[in-house]
Amino acid sequence: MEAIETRYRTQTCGQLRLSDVGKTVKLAGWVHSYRDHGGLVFVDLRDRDGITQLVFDPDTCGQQAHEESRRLRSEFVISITGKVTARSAEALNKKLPTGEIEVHVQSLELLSGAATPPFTPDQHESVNEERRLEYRYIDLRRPDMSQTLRTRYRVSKIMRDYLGERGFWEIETPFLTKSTPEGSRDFIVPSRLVPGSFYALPQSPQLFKQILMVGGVDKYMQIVRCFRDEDPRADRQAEFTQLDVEMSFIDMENIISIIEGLLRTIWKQILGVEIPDPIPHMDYDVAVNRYGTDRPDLRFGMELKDVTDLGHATDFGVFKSAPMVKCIRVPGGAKLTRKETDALADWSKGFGAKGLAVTKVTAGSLDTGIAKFLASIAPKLIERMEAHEGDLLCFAADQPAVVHKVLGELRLKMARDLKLEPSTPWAWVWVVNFPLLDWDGEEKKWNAVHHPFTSPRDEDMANLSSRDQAVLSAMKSKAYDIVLNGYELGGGSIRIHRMDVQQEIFSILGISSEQQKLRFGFLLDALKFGAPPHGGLALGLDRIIMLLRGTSNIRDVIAFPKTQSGADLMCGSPSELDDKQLRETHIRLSMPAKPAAT
RNA sequence: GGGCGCGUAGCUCAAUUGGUUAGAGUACCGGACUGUCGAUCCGGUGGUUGCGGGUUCGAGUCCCGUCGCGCUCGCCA
Repeated sequence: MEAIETRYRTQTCGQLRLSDVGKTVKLAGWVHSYRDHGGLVFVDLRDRDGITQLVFDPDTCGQQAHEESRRLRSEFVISITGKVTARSAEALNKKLPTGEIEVHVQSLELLSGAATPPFTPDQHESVNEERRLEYRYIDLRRPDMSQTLRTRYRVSKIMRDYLGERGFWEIETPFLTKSTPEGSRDFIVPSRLVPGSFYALPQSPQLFKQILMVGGVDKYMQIVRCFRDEDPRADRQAEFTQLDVEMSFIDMENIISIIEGLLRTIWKQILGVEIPDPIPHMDYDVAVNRYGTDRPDLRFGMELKDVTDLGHATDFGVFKSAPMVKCIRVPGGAKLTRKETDALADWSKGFGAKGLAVTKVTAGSLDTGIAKFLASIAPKLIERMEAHEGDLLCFAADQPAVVHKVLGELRLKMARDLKLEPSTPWAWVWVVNFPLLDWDGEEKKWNAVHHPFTSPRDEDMANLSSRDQAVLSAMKSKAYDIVLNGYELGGGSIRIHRMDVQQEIFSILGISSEQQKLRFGFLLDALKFGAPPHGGLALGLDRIIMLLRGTSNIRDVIAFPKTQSGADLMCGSPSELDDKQLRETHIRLSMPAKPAAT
């Protein structure tokens, strides 16, 4: 960082080198640490650019400044004038980029004192995240956090530059918008001017960007906040940021190639890493069947293999009666103890499984666990699983959804627990050919797998009038997800641009024509007045930064994140409103009465 | 809403598994020190063991409740 010269500084704390020796400079920043030797005081001065050692020597700074320097404490904010001096050979600090020089202070100005901080930004020991969130302004001074903010800025700049050069316009869409009960729960905002009415914060700008296409914008992008009122996870926050993209007169491969180019540029510029060209595609069905999920982590093998036929041939009741039996081979898993494999079975119940059967592979045979039930099929099983001595075979037998969930999660757990070596640091894949629709057996209705505006494949268009469960289940959409190391970085689709098709989809989803008009009338109207074929995608900016920075905690890549209960521990949100605000927005609370304070 | 884990000095952790006055490092305060760089040396302050209740002769430790934080299932078109 080049400093902009001000009354407080001429350079930054990360800038000075041997070539600057002899210059008189001004530096400003925080007291990172101080070492008081009585007659001589050293201060490490820090700004976001680095750390520079200051020397307070009464001979150069005078008695008064020297006395003042002895009263400096952690995180005081100061500005100094001084002379850049080469350090002697014994005094070099190889840990600092500025370690070949130091600044001999001539004058000191205290800009702000600081109370004793609850923790310091020195990163010597990890601090409770609750404290970090409460005192975020101190946490953000840590070089790690500073570096993350910088990476985040650089990535968003690359996104704007890359897409801007290709004719995309960044256009803002409303935050105060209309609630649509589909999808995730909305955050709602009361209207003061229209009593009893509410806005919703956008789950994504989906409909606005489609309408921009109808509006002839042709190429749109926006780095935009989205809001979903659902419980957070390690990689999920109620409020998050997307790179939202939409283009007209395209098909799937056009948007895929644009986004690949963007990701390639980001990984190259931020990490110096090359991304495969092209990124391989995988059918949704293949992903689910082989990896148990639509966002497979391809850094590890342990593919799910169907052994339903072998399972049915055993005398093992659980296997004989199960609709599906699948197996994964965990290399080296035989070293797990009985206690550990029992724990796996318990763990699997968290995903709806009744249990998890395991057996260890010995030289040409099976031992322990359910080995005795498998004796008759052992050779075929070992052959199909390509199993070797020392492997662990893990079986799930249940409905397909449960089998896939359990074994899909087990793969990842085994990779973590056994610290398996990834086959590549970055495993990219486009997941394509998603089903269009998903039958909800509980509610007896169809749901859109991606969203209701996703176009069916051309070859499925003819079947839209069908209401046959098998026909509708078999329909595929023009949706695509980009997956990296098991994280869904983003997804999108080619949209429906014909009103009749959109109405047909709504009808399959069980939305009456009255409801269609009420909730999506503006979209149907827009499609009526000449909509170009269009499609796009949204990338999760937070997750991209997580992967670039090597963290699995989304809060680490957001300047002011929220806790799992949706609280901002620094500013204290959410908070109650006073009566006046409630009256103005026509809101009466119906909270259960609080127990009287005693 | 459910499951699991955590909560002890400002911070990071300990406390022989229910037993004396809850310790250590660091930070902080005072003192010494002109080449340190996670400075060093000497001395000192600092605790409602998250909160409330219970069991017990005795609770940081066990039980119940509650609050907060984390991971997770459900949820996330």
